[in-house]
Amino acid sequence: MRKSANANEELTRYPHTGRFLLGRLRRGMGDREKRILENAITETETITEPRRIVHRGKVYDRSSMLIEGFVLRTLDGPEQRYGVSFHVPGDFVDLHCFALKRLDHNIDTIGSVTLGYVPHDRLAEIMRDEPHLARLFWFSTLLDAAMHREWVMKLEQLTAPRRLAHIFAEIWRRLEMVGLGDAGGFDTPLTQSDLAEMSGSTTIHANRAIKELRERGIAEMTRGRIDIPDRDALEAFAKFEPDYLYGEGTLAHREGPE
Amino acid sequence: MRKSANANEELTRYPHTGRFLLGRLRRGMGDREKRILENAITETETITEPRRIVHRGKVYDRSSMLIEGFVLRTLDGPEQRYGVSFHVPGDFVDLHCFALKRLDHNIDTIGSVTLGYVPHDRLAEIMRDEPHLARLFWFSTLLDAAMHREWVMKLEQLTAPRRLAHIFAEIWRRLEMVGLGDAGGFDTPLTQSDLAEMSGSTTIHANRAIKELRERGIAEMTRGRIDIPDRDALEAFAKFEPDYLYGEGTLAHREGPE
DNA sequence: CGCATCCTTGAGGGCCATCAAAATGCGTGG
DNA sequence: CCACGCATTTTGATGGCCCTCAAGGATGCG
Repeated sequence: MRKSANANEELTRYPHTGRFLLGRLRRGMGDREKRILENAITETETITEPRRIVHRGKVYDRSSMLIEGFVLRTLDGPEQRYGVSFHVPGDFVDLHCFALKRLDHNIDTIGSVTLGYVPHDRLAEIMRDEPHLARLFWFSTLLDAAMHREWVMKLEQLTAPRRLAHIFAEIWRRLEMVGLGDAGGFDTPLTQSDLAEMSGSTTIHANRAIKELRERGIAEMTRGRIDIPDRDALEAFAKFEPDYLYGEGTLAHREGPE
Repeated sequence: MRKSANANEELTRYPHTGRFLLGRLRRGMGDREKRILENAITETETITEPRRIVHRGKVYDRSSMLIEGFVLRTLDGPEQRYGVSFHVPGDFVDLHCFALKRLDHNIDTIGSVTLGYVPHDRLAEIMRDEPHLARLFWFSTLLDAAMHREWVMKLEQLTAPRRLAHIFAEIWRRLEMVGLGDAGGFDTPLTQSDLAEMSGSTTIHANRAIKELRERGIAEMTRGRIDIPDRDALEAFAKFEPDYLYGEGTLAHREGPE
């Protein structure tokens, strides 16, 4: 439980931003940088009902750090909403709206969520005065792109049950990286309908896929919780290989070439 | 033909980097910045055979500007290669390997390609001394993420023929943004097998999908060329809405809020 | 003219969308 | 406490999209 201890310590010192890049490049952040980031949050808000917090095409003067809960990135089709990715606590979910000005997508909350807001003028100061922190911000947005790429491949490669298994495996790992998630699974407010949107399927088919996962003993979904009896079975079924998360894998930053 | 004239002028002055962000934020670049970028390219190379120029997990000390031709971002599955996105001239294809150190994916050439190499120590200087250029670099990697998101949605939303139509529509628009592509379509070395990899399909099914596009009069694919008789028909069929490319659309940078 | 690559077509079967309907669980208000 | 509404989950039947196996045709190059 080394990681959880680490997470607790970070959260005690930096209650709003202690999970940012935790399990990844946070180890390279100095105390001064951590304080600067923590102090950049001027306001927090807790949202208990599902709500769209960022609208495609709108201009905002702040970005949001996800402190607690889950949010989805979505794109609206003519008839329905499509999920393109999701976020867990510690993610700087719309950091890129600082550089992009208008986002191409929406950000929707799921369940109860706590956000920390960072005004863009604060971000501009950090970009100007803190080159290393600026680099970490860039890195954090590149992580999103890497996760998008992996998901593109999985959409091309996997059937619906395996896609869902992949989503479960990724959420679980990402929660663990930031000190959440437990040995047997994780808590989440995701509904089957949400999972259908996230996996590019329909509610009905997602339900059958979940049934298959249950029957295979890979994952059990009950209200507000995913139970996973056998991590290896889940990850093998999903063909999940976590390197792309840039945690402790072959892609992680470390010394030396090759 | 305002754009082409613009492209020609930029290419005369900046033969290697004149297409970078052309049709997007290049208009915000000063001559000094354009020169700095042009001079950052210390070497060019032309590759005529399909080849993997960036390998997942390897460390490089330079990044590549695509000057001529097409490249694919790919991920290797156990049995086959999966395409996750593609690039056209003017794209700084592996700029992010500067910040990510090791890339999560490969970059493979298609047909004949000319690349310009920028050493990472040059990039480091630019990041340090040229904040506006640094911001544009960040923006350029965020564009990739936006294109990934759109493609995730399209994979979830569209059938194979429409996916192919979307790929055609996007390539065409992106070529036009950088002064390539003509009124009736575009030249490309893409094979049906490449398109299958890019669309998450099989060669056989891609072939049938192309047949359908031909029969519908939406696109004609002959060796090395895509002909498109009716742009509106193509884009409607593909549900293509180019805003996500951050060219001249509702998401583009412009003055004023909302 | 032989070979490799690319393109094309047919048949069979599995995955998944859709339409239709019903069961379950939860919170609210009577 | 029960009735009710609502969201969520579940099941069945039908049909379309797309994968796979198999084979053949076209094109270009040495």
